[in-house]
This record gives sequence, C-alpha cells and structure tokens, in this order.
Amino acid sequence: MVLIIILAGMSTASSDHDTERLIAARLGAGGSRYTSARRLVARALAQSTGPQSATELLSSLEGAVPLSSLYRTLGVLEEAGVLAREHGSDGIARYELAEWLAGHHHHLVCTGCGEVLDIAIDPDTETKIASLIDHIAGSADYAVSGHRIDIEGRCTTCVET
Amino acid sequence: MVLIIILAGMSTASSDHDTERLIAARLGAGGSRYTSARRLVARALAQSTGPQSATELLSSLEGAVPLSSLYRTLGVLEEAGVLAREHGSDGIARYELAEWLAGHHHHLVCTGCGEVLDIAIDPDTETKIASLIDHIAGSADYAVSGHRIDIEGRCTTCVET
DNA sequence: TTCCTTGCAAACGATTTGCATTGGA
DNA sequence: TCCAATGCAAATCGTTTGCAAGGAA
Repeated sequence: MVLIIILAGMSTASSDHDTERLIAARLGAGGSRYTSARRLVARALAQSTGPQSATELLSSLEGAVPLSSLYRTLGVLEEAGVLAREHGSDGIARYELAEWLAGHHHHLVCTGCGEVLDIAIDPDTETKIASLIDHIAGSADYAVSGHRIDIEGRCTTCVET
Repeated sequence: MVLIIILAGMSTASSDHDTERLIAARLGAGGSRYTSARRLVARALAQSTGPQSATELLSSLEGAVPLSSLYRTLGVLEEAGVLAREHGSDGIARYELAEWLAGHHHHLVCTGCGEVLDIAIDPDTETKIASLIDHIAGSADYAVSGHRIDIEGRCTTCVET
C-alpha cells in the first residue's frame, strides 16, 4: 500500500521561525535584505498547498505588494535559491519554496482546472522511485541532479464535468 | 541495469507514412484538413529529438510558415490531439507528437541550456515506475490519468561550465 | 458556392525594466 | 551616508485574434 500525504504548508510556530531564519540567512549571504515585502511573499508561499502564480499571490497579499515589486521579489528569492519557479500547462509561472525548505515532493496536477497540489509520497515508495531514477543516471550522458514527477488527473470538482 | 534510449524521431519510411495517415485521419474526423503547412509542422516534430518551441520550428521551417499561421497550426494540431504542448522552465511553449503517436516517454532536461531530450526507459523499469504511480492513484482523491517524469541534469556541453 | 485556411497587422497578457524615490544598515 | 529596495509607467515578448484574401471540396 502506498500512502501519499497532501502537504498543507509549514504548520508549527517553530518550523515557521526556522524557515524565516534560513531565508534571511540565505538572502544575507548574497548581499540582499529580508525586507517586509519579501517576508510577506515567503510566508504566503510557505502556507500554500501548492505553487502560486504572481496573480494569485497578488490577490492573497491584498495589494500589500504592487505587481512589479512582486515580480522583482519573486526574482530575487528565486535567484537566491529560496523559491523554485515552474510553469504549469497554462504557461503561467508558479512559485513555491525550494525543496531544501519545503522538502522533496511531487505534484498532483488537475487537467481540468490546472490546480496543483504538493504531495509527498511515503518514504518507501519514494526510495524505490529514486533508486530507479538513479539507475537511469548511470546510462545517460547527463550529470543528473534531480527529478520531478507530475501525476495528472482530475480533482473531485473537475471529475464530474 | 536500466537502459534508456534517446529517441531520435521516426526513422523508417513505413512508420513515417503510418504517422502521416493517422494524423490525416484524426484531423479529418474533426472536420479539419491535413494541409501542407500542417504536414510540414508535423514532420518537423516527428523528426526532432525533443519538444520544439514555435520559434525553433519557425527557423527549422525556414519561413515556409509565417509565425501566426504556425501558432494556428500548432493550436489545431493540439486541439485534435495530434500534438502535446508543454512549458519548460523558461515558460515557453514547446510541442511534440502526442504519446499515441510518439510512444510513452519521459524527458531529460538540461538545467544549463534548457535543452529537452525525449527518453524511453526500458520496459521493465517503466513498468515498475508505472505500478508505483498507479498505487498512488489508489490513495489520492484524484482520477489519475497519467504521469510525467522529468529528469534534470546537465548535458555534456553545460556540465563543463 | 461554401467552408476551411492563410497571412498580415493589431491586440493581449504575463513579465521585465528605466528611472526617480524611499528606506534600512 | 550609501547602496539596496520600491513603485510607477513604459517597454518586451510570446502568443492570440480580427479581418480580408486564397484554396480545396
């Protein structure tokens, strides 16, 4: 039996605090400040259930960060390795905390509405998959550094239509 | 031992011919014609080693198809299920033959230059991975319909820098 | 004749950038 | 004080669309 866990963001105060400290340090190392706008964006992403687009962040931040600054913030955080950017099937960029902050996980993508959910596969299964993929590294003429698995399907809302 | 095969496009004349016939039928069923522009695009994609962007296609077609028509062609072919569209980490749309034409495969993505290579994992490994992913379907509240695996790494050119 | 298709140019929307202003160490 | 960060407006760039002309059945 394989278990998957829907990740619902950092939940304990201590891990939140930890994350903040790690981000501040990472930014500081690059000569950047952990300003309030950056804090707001990082917190919003730490609490989301999946990658967020700039527009989605804009509305959840309720105008606290103007669009151009939001993009610049996302750029800085990505540059620093705090965020990972990806593009869904709609071509819109979505951001989430990098794996070293959020943990290794995969995505459940709804082919209907485009919603993306973070999922963690149970360690045993993850180990098996990782080992299969590692084997592949041996035969590819590539310096393999990671993998990403998207599972496609329809969410409970979209499966009806 | 796990083998991977870099797919270099349809190579035999018979399978080329087959592919053309299948595409024509698929388009015809939807009331569309398999015109010369569409033929050119489909052929270019059938011969490529990985998904191609509109711009890349534009240059490989050497102006035979103007940009707006190219986009419309890609749209029609995607709509008909002949092509699959995806977005790489750069956010640019890339197209390739749908799996029922090209076969099930995964991608080797260079994190340096963004190049994407189609790879087929040997059937044994693919079966193992597919079965693990199928198991996941059992516990997710999603109607799972497929999966995609991207293996990230650096190609021989980019690994040096 | 009747639709489908094409191609130019204009429109769009997500993202980026120039530049003057603000703010934190 | 000094350099990073901000925010507005304008610019980019991939992509889409309106519309009139061309082409196949």
